[in-house]
Amino acid sequence: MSKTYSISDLAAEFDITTRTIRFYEEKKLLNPSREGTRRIYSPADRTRLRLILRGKRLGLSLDESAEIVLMYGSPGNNRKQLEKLVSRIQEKREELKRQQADLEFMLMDLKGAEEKCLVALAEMDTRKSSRKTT
Amino acid sequence: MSKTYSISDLAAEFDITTRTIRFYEEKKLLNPSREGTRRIYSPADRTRLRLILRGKRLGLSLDESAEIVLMYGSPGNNRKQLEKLVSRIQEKREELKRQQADLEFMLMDLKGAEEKCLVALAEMDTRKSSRKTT
DNA sequence: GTTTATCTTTACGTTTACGTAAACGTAAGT
DNA sequence: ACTTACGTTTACGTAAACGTAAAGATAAAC
Repeated sequence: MSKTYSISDLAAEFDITTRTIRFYEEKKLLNPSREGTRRIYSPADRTRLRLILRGKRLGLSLDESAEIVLMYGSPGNNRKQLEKLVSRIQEKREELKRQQADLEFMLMDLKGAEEKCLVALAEMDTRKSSRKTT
Repeated sequence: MSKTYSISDLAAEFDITTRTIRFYEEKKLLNPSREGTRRIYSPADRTRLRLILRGKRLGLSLDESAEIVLMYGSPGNNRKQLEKLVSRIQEKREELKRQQADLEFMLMDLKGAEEKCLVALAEMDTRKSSRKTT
């Protein structure tokens, strides 16, 4: 008896619309079971959705996210396919590492910008408090 | 006499089309000088473009990139504005740090997936070479 | 038994970030 | 003078990722 979720459960949990979830299904990113016509989401479906949204936050397209989520799955048994999968995974990892470097640079730049502002603010305070003594 | 660049110089350097560069100008992300009707890009313009593209690689929208690039600039002198800028910078930094965490998780997951594949491949080799002895 | 809440499908609309083509200007090479 | 290369503006087209109604089914609550 594992837990299940309605579409609005997941929409609420992840702060997205049901339209978005249905759209992901239309794009084959999700494939929930049905109870009659209604969508029933398993914990596995929920995890998939979480991973997709994580990909989105990183700026991946839905197709890219889909590909990566598929990579997490069972590797299959065909040797050729396995080798191909490994190299695709490695490519993705390289790409993400480059992104990681970009991110660190941007964080450094922003930190620098913040400090510049703080210095400017501190200077304003200094002048203000030393107005009589200067 | 600092160096200047034509639009196709920059397009070639950053592997984008001239259309893209003009589009960024239309969206006020760039503002090159003109020689007659032709666009002349300074090293500063080039740097801006580089930063915009870095933002793009991180999944930021052009507007977000534009905002961040503006943050790198001169802080201005109005106290209220300075304080507001600092808090905007801090917000962006927090967001990017969350993104950094997402990135690390995804990298871990992909590493795990890769190892799973490699194990599966190693097992295939093992069985193959022990076929006679088993 | 009908309101209320939640779900469904279908389908057209919207924003972002460009692509693509037309029609034209300018400057250099032959 | 003519082609070639590079630039310009204007404008319609497009793919991705949903938003936003419309119109209806179903099931629980009163």
